[in-house]
Amino acid sequence: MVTIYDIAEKANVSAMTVSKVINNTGRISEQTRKRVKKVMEELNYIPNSNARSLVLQQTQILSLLITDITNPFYTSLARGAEDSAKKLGYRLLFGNSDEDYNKEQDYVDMILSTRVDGVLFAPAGDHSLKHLEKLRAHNIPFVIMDRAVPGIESDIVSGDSKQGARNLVDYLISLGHSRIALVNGSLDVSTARLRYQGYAEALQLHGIELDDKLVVHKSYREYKDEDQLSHLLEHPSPPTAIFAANNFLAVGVINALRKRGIRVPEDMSVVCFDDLDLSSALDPFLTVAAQPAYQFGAMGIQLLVERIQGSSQPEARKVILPSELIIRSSAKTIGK
Amino acid sequence: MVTIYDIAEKANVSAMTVSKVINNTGRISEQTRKRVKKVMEELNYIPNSNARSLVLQQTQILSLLITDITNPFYTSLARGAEDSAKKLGYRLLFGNSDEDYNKEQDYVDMILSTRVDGVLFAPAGDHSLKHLEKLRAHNIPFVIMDRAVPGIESDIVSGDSKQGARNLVDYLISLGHSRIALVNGSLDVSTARLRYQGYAEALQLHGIELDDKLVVHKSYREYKDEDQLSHLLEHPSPPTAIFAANNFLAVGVINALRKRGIRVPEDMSVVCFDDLDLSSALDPFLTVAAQPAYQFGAMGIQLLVERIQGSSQPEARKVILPSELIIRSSAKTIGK
DNA sequence: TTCGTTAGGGTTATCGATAACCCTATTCAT
DNA sequence: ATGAATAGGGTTATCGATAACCCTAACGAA
Repeated sequence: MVTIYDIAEKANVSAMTVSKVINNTGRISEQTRKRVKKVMEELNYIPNSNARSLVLQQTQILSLLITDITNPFYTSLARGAEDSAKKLGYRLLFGNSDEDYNKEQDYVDMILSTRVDGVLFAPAGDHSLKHLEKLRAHNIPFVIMDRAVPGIESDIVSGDSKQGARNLVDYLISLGHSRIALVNGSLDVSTARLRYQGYAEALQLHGIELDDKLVVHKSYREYKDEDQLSHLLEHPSPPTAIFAANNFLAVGVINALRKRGIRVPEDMSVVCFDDLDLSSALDPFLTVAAQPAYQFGAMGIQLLVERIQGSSQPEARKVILPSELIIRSSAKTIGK
Repeated sequence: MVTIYDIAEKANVSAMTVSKVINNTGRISEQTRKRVKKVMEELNYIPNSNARSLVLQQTQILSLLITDITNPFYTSLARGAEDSAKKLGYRLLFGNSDEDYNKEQDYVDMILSTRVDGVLFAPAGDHSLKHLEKLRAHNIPFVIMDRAVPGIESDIVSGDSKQGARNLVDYLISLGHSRIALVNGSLDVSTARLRYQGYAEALQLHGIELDDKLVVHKSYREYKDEDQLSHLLEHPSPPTAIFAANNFLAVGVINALRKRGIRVPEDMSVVCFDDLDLSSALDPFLTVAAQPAYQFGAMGIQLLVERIQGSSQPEARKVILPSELIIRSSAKTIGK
């Protein structure tokens, strides 16, 4: 590999002069500057950012840790993050925790040893706390995405899960439904708790009693579990509508329903959080509370970089991006 | 940040001893080993991989460069790559070229300056040649994914575009279609050329003459362009079926058709390359030639690491993963 | 003429970790 | 008892780049 010393030798200057040319610092005559630059091109010089990071104590690398790259929500988020990072001159080191605390742990260690300048962190859930604390202990700035983690104060970009849930349930109620089931993510994820709250509030406000037997809290990814569904369907007074807490769960629920010969929306209305992108483009079927995922990522990186460069207030900033209720055809007026 | 010198001081040994403990090299008594490890934990030591990379001349980082992270094909590929990389002890630096040669260029420079150990490269197209040559000039091992680039010999993992295309068109012909349009990607992408060839061969083998007016070569991402479609539809003898060269194009085509009141599959059959994952799970509608995207990524990383570690043959290896024809309901017998 | 400035560039130490080699007590065999 | 071998660990140079400081010739002002 070509180093500044090779350049220096061939250009008949010292390595320091080369460094000064590269960084446009110090006093260098136009003549030597040109000579050095020419040699750099001739030798195809590429700076070694490891060496650079070592002395500068910064890497120009940010880490993006998400929980599921196959979920369109995180895909779009990643896209936003990447565009934004590139614009600001950072590279993105990418990790996928798979909603698994152990994997998340591994990535945090990787991140620390890489000495990234900051982390955009979508936590797997409440137990991510110790990972965030570890980052903080090592003074790595981070911004939390999507899910709040109790016990940690930090910049965060999230959606409005409670309001989004309320909108969806309100909508179902407006269609005449009162037996509304909730297929939720795990309760140690903040968004799941909030979606549950929104669900509960909407029911209460309309004087509908919450029936615990119509609520299942599981994982955002275990969308195949038909056992949970049986539970709901075998209820003496079964639901007429199901609120799935995310897109995966909705797809799982709908598939499971269809396997049983239950039609959506004729026999059962289904709504959910998060859109399906391509899927919805092809077949505008699911009624959803869509979140601006790309914005999440773009905004997250922006906050992060501001934090890194110290240009932001010391206090934690909370950005809440509203979701949009998109009414399509997976829910319909009851009985019709 | 804690360094091995801090550890050394507190444990009353030299830095070298600490390094030996970390790497399990040299001769260290069990006693000091334990003492050092204890201090490491107490101080929360995390090795600085920049420093490490500098002397070892390797980073344990691989780069994955894809062209479109919002496309489920690349999402799954990335997933496979990531799982595989993690298993083999590598981190993944992630880039999204957006099918844009300039962005790709930028990423190549980033990659070089990061001194990654290898690159998994999904080229934007034939003009990626110079980027690959640059990598080669700098001695960075790489494996090409999905699209071959004429002029460069390297390990490659790709699908069987020609055969997949033939299968799809054969299928359409078996349904009685003979006016079959092709909405293709750009011809400077190898897969687009091969899909075109497969299409042409299938027609020829069945004695159907190829009508150039039924073929459009554009971009794999410009799925909104309805102008191309008008062209096809205004043909004096319009097509009864459309073969879209990838999933995005298929979605675009179907939407455009629907806007014109043309029903799929009643009035027009549509098939395509690549599946839609979630979408297909929700609504098994599109008939596709599905590629094992996860395998692409996993296999790619495996070849790459073998190459890096020098455990593979010197000659370039070509892995071709077959696609699977999944018949659903977006195509039907003509006239019925 | 003489001294202070400044342009232009070089020296040296440093970032954190590791390779290659060196050093000194033991320990063991003879 | 004595030399060789070995266990256990330390020294020094190095990876590539940069910060902080130093040096010298040329020029201008007084």
